[in-house]
Amino acid sequence: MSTAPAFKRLPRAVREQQMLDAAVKVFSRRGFHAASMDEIAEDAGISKPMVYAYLGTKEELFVACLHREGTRMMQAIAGAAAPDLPADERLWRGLRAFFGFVGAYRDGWAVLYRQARGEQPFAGELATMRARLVEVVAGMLDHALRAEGREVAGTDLEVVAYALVGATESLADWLADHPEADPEKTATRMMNVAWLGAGQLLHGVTWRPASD
Amino acid sequence: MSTAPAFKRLPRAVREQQMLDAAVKVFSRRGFHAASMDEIAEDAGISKPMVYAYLGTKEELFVACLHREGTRMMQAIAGAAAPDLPADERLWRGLRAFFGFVGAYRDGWAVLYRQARGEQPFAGELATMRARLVEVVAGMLDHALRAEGREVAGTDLEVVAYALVGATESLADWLADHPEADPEKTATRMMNVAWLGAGQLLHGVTWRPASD
DNA sequence: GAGCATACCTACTCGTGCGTAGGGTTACGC
DNA sequence: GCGTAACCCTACGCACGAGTAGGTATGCTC
Repeated sequence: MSTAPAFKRLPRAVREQQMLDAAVKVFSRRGFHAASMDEIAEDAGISKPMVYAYLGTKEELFVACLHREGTRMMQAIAGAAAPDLPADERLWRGLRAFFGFVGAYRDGWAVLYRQARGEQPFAGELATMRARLVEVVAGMLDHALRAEGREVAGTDLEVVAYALVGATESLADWLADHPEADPEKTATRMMNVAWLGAGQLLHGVTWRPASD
Repeated sequence: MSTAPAFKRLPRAVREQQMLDAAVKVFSRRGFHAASMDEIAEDAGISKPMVYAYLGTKEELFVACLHREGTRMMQAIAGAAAPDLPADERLWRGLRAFFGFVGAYRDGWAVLYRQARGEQPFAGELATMRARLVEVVAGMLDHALRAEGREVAGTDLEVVAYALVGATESLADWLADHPEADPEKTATRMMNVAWLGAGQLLHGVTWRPASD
């Protein structure tokens, strides 16, 4: 008898994106465990069984979120930092893209990122992404140094890169918590710490000749 | 009639510590939500109601863990970095103490720290601690610069300090995940990045004169 | 050695939230 | 215009885990 249904019927691909949007939002607000599938479904404007039908288990749903956001970010960065530029310019553009991304998705991405670290099932996924970033940064540093005829042990390079990535993530958190802050400016600051600090260090200057 | 009881009766203070030990362990393994009070109680060798009687709610228990570990760490750092030393020496000793602490408590502290970031109720507690650290680091940098007759805007100082603290936490995570790594060496590396990078930067050298 | 506080337990209640069973309706191909 | 597949719903079952009720034993004090 059909009093026109309040809901539109939509193709699967669209609904999936809506669900992912809702999931990202709710997961980031509440955290993985505290988030309920019911709330996600409601926020997506759809009923729970649909979520299960399309995206599966709660864990699978979370992984899907992680995956989508992760890919987006990586593409944003990769797109900005073309490999044929000089290393410092690549680093700068990469940082700009990164902070721009975080600034745009604020509560979305950053908190999702914060979530994933805590829960065992997802820590691995995250670690992989971070590892890729570290590798890229280490690559840039290495490239820049070789261009100047210097050479540095791989491990040192990696640890320094790790520290830089950590500092960057930390500033991203700070940015996510300070809506008034300017992503561009944050990127500049990070660039300064990174390029100058790492540069100095890897050029052979050390604070204290390690006695061990 | 008393067939000697399998459990020893112990004074409250002792049991509380045992419970906290167990709680830290379980929380760090499983995460706040996934951890069950039953498991914590069992691991502490005691029954659940005792936990509630002594340490209260699950949330309160977690806060107690956070508090104990946090205080321990802060004391370790404060004890090492006496305020009458020159800034670089203070920073160095602080870092050594910090990484030493993380190295000693590995899965305990680091993962607990990772946990607290994700869950709203505790994020604040953590933020406060981090803020204190940032303040201290910023103070060191400021002190060092004033000694050389330079002056830097407060916000810049704070953001740089924030980045340094972030980098340090990041390396602490790395350390916690690499049991074979040497805390001392990690501290040296961090010291290099921190002191040289921040020093350069705050001395007025900039990578690119910010055009905004 | 009686009284009382403290340490300690077993065994429940009850809410919450994941995941599903089973069924209805719209569009699209033929 | 009719079958069939895709979209979508209202319920529920069921496990798990936080927190509690109510009681027992042990040691300490006077």
